[in-house]
Amino acid sequence: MNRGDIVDKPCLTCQYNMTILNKIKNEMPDEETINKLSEVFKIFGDSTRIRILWALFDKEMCVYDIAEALSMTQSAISHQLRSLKQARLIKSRRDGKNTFYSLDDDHVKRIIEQVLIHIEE
Amino acid sequence: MNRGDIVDKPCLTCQYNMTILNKIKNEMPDEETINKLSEVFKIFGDSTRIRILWALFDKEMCVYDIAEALSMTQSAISHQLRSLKQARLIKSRRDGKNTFYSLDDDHVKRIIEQVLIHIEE
DNA sequence: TGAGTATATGAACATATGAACAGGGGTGAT
DNA sequence: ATCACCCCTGTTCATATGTTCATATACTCA
Repeated sequence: MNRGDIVDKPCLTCQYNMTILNKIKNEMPDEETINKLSEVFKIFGDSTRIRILWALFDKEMCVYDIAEALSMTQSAISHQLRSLKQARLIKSRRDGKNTFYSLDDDHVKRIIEQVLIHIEE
Repeated sequence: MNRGDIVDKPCLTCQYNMTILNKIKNEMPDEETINKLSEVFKIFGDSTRIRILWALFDKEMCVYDIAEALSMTQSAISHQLRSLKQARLIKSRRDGKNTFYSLDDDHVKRIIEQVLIHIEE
């Protein structure tokens, strides 16, 4: 890369050149990973789901009780639990009539806490 | 709480009672905090914005170059930058004709990395 | 001041999302 | 076997969100 190589500099006044831009392109995670990332964040991006996850911070709960704790219908909760489970943020365990849900792992709690710290600054 | 106190147990087969459910309700962050949390996650929940943030992991960049690095139009990038800035995930600095964007703080990088770890398991 | 460059904004459109309702399946108790 | 209960699925509808195109604003330099 030579100095003054204008052709390779898309932005005439910025300090970066095509080589650096290509480096960014190449080091970026592949499309699938990026999509997975954004999908997970999307699932977090709903106040009902955040509240459900929060309710599960300490212990597993059944659908009915989550609905009760959040003052919402069982149907609405069930839908959200499905999303959360598909995104593998929670796991479920059947016990007779009831299905108990709990956080999939500690990351989930940590991620929410990180963002909480961020917004509190 | 006495044994067999059915009235206080919304879900007849679960182990929780009204007292515990109310505890969850009361210890839950207030509505405003929950909303802020979900709003921030929503902003993360888009593949273009993730890619923009990723591009900014190491250094600030101007709009034009981000657009170039991501092979997208300047307009699309500008819109997303606005969202990201409103959510305070990035900050901007004007220098002559150019506006340079960079991550607002280290949390942003850490949050994305946490989720990346989660999905890679 | 006027031309050229960099970024921001607005409107229109397509798509995604959440809530509520209706109905069904599975489980346990009688 | 039937019933009550818990949960899930599919649908509809209203709303929110992302993208694109056209245009506006801001800045620099000649």
